[in-house]
Amino acid sequence: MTHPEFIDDKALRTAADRVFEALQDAIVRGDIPPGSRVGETELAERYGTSRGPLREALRRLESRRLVERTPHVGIRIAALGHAALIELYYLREALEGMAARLAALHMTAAEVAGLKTLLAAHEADAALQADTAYFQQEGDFDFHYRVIQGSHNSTLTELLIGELYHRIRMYRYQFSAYANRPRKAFAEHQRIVEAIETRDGDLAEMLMRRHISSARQNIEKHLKENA
Amino acid sequence: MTHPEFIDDKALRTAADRVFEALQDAIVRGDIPPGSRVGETELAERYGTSRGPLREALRRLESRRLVERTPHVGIRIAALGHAALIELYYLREALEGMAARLAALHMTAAEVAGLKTLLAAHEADAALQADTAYFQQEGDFDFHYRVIQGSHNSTLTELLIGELYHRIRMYRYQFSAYANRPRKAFAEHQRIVEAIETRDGDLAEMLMRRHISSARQNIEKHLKENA
DNA sequence: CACGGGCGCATTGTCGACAATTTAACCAGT
DNA sequence: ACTGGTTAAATTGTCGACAATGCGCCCGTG
Repeated sequence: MTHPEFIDDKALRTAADRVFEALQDAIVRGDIPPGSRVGETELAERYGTSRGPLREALRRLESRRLVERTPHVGIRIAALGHAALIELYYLREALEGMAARLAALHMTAAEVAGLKTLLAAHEADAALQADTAYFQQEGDFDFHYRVIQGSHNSTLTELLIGELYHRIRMYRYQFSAYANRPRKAFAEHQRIVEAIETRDGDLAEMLMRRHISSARQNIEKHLKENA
Repeated sequence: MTHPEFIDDKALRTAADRVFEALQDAIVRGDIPPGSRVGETELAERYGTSRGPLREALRRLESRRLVERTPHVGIRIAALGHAALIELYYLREALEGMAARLAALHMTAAEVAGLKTLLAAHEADAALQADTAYFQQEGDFDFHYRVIQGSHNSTLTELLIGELYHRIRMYRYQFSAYANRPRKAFAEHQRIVEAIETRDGDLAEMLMRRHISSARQNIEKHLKENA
């Protein structure tokens, strides 16, 4: 009896899936420069597979707007322009506002408790780093992920986490330089959790919209300064 | 000099693109029964291509949630469950409400005029059919498409028209039976246009949200009756 | 007769080769 | 020197064949 899952633990999924995840990660982290052209043969060799699975992965990445494709010419890594970034934040305002409202209505007691635990951990960490920049680089995502999933709306969750957040993460990796007002953001997170805890959907939506709106305005300010 | 564009007018796009569009149309229209299993070889032969381009098309359809895929087993046409349909309408409420607000702010005078012309054509047609069911089967889409595009937010437009509306259209083709209160819907359309014309973003959003909310409640009622 | 194990078939996953198209380099002519 | 057309190289698009996995049938056994 052969045990392929012990021989090659990466082979549980298909090659197309592996190269898709690897490529998505490389693009989001900026390992492949945005806007650069890449050849199929080159990518196939780098990820140790053939062009067949690679092209399937590229098609999925194209659907997620992480690569742009022009027939008979080739692919280029997507570059998130400033205008598109702002548009994304407006979308987040609408969608995550809705998610916060639904979370206030549908989150289980256990999920609310987990959210409070997460914030407590952030507080200890944030107090230590005393307003240093990126306490929330991944922690912020954790928070938002949990609120989104707390909406118990799988279509909304799939849309936000599965399709939109990759682009935002890509942006953050590129411009992780400037601080994103961590203490203020943390305080806003706390208020949102309070609203969810008291099952106040209206307030939760309003606070989440303000929270994201503030982040957007902060980004716009920085973009204007660096222009 | 050869003129390939005159010899084969379908060859402008690649085979993968053609089979993607053809398959998407077939799925949306219900030509392929939802939930049914289909083999790759069978599909490849039916659309006159090889399995390579077909698999690329399937990967894109998978991203749009029109087919479900399980590795080493096969693909099945997506079936839009009732819960997912309702979730979609809640999403529309948030996203198209936002679109209506932006349309009121950003639509050009020409676009507003075109919208009014469209409604006038609907009115003539609707008056003729005196509350018959599907005056708005495609006309309704036209109206919503224009408002969405009038938002001048390409990310929002791409999301709604490019990824979400296919599922809604799929549902409508399945359950086109019952009337969707055409006269009431038409009146609501008119009010939305009025709000856009007066550049009242708040009102436009509110009216659009109510409009879609009514449609959702109407669907929920019918689903409950047929249960 | 029910249940478990093993085998064969069908379908999916992967690969390498061939065809079609674009790009750019090159040469000729003005 | 510059513009135009032609050609050749490189890259993408497509195809058919092979390998690997999952599923169902069949047989044997308790």
